[in-house]
Amino acid sequence: ILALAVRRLFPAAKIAIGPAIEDGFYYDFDVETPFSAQDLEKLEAEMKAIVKADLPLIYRVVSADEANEIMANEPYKLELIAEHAAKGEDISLYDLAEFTDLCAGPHLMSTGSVKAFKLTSATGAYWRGDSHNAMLCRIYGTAFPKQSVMEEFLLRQEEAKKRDHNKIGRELEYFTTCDLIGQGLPIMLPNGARVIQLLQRFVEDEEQRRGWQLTKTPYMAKSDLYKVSGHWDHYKDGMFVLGDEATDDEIFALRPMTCPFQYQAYLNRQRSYRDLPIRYDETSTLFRNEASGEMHGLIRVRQFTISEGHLMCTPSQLESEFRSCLELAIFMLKTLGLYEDVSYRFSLWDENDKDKYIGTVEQWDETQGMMRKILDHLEIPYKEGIGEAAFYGPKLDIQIRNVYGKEDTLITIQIDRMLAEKFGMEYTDADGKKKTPCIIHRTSIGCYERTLALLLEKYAGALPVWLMPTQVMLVPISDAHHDYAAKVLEELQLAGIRAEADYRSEKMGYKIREAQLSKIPYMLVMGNEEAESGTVSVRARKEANGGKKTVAEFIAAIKAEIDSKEI
RNA sequence: GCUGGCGUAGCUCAGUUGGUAGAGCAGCUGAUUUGUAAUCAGCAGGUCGGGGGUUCAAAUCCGUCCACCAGCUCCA
Repeated sequence: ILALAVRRLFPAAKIAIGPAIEDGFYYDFDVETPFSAQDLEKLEAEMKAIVKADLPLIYRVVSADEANEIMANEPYKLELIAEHAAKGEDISLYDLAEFTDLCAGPHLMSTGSVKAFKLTSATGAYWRGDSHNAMLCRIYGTAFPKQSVMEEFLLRQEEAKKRDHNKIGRELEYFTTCDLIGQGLPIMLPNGARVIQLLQRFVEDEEQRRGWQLTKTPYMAKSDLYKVSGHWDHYKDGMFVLGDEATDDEIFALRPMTCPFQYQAYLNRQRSYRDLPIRYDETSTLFRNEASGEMHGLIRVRQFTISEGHLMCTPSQLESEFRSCLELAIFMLKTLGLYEDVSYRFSLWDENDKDKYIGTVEQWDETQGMMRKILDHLEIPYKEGIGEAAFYGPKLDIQIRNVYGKEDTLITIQIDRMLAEKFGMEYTDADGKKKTPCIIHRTSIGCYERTLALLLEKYAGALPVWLMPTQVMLVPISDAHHDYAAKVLEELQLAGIRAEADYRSEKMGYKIREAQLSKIPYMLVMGNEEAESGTVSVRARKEANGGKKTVAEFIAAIKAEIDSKEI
């Protein structure tokens, strides 16, 4: 229907592909000038007329020659017909009024059964998703069997966008950006820095408990290191290189990954099978020169800090170690309350695009087979992602969606059978022979910036109490109660609670509003009554009236809540 | 990098066909001393994203760079 409307209003448009997607559909067109918002309105009106006319959709199967003749003026359709013909497939067409589309179907019997639809946006998209190809104009839309259901859906989408971390993260002063510093380099304000510090302490302590040893490796290295690892050949565009290869004797690059650095720790001395597994973790800051159009709030940045780790083990230890890495990741997700929101992706290489990867077909088959066996044995419900592997090996990616529905990797666990060999990593096995260890690359909580972004979106800024930068706001009702508030503040701070009370403004209503807008979990209101009895009137984020408590009672209650990491 | 959008005070936004900027909230000062979402008065705050060009005159027109937003591609 959209394509027919475009054909009628923009006869010069060439028609490409238009599939159904989750929550709607899109259709790509090749046009001189991209569609504007006004164009979408006109198209929508024309579509409504087409629906009202209740036109039949007629299916027919033709030969490739006939199809070529019908689509003679549609270069994109001709390309598709040629592919179908090459595979010996039937060419099926649908006629709708004066328009004929190439489509496998099925379709509705007639346009009258369309009850509710809306064109939502027009953007650019490459023909066949390849950036070497022409840029087409894509129109996105959505459709529902009932108008009311669609409106509900659109409203939900609007509501979700209000939780956008890029909006509330700035409003609530978790982070900001600055033109002079540049793209993808956010400034963590005290609130954001505090949450990341809390997460980092939690992760490092938990990993220590689970047998991981912390390393601290350099932020940069000579190009020589990356030449051995393969980064120089396969990842150079993604790195910040310091120096000029043509004129300088020695050039450096900021690290885009920690693997080759932590491997040097393993190589520090000879290893025996008795030493394995060796689990190195690191809170590592990485630098990746992402293309300018890729940056997005805290989700996609050029400098970020990840809870990274590399685990060296024997082949027989691989499955149980992989499982423990997964268990750690799941523990983190459950603690943060994100576990229900993620999905698993088994990221494989693309054997038709070998330039992107190191290693041989045999090596990839072996490692991917090994990983698939583990995933199936652990009964992980994954979907496969062809071409999503790292250049050195397959990955189990734990995926999450942002408020726009866009999917990103939060956590990844990878098996690497390539780099150990490149760096000459070995251990002496029980039989006295030198062998190459299996390596697991993994993160437990992901990168802190991205995880913070997803937490802000999940909780709309009202983070769990243990993570809130400010946990308690003190609200004295007048100047006369500042001394008491100051005393309570000191008690709370000594107990390790992040409390706030500043007396620049005596307006109680203002302090309350500030606390509510910034999602602070507890407000303690105090006046004469409280000062005389050594109590505070508790107003909690969860319940408007938490009653009166002595200061000691309140401290005990909130500390228990913080320690439990209650969501 | 590509397509489109966008950039005026800390925030949300006005600013008519070019005549060098306004409001509300936030901030500051003073008054008010208040019991659960906005007390009153006053003050201050902007080389209109940056450099350039056209013009007697540019927030406004042109071009370029930068940053921000959505999508594509890429990716943790």
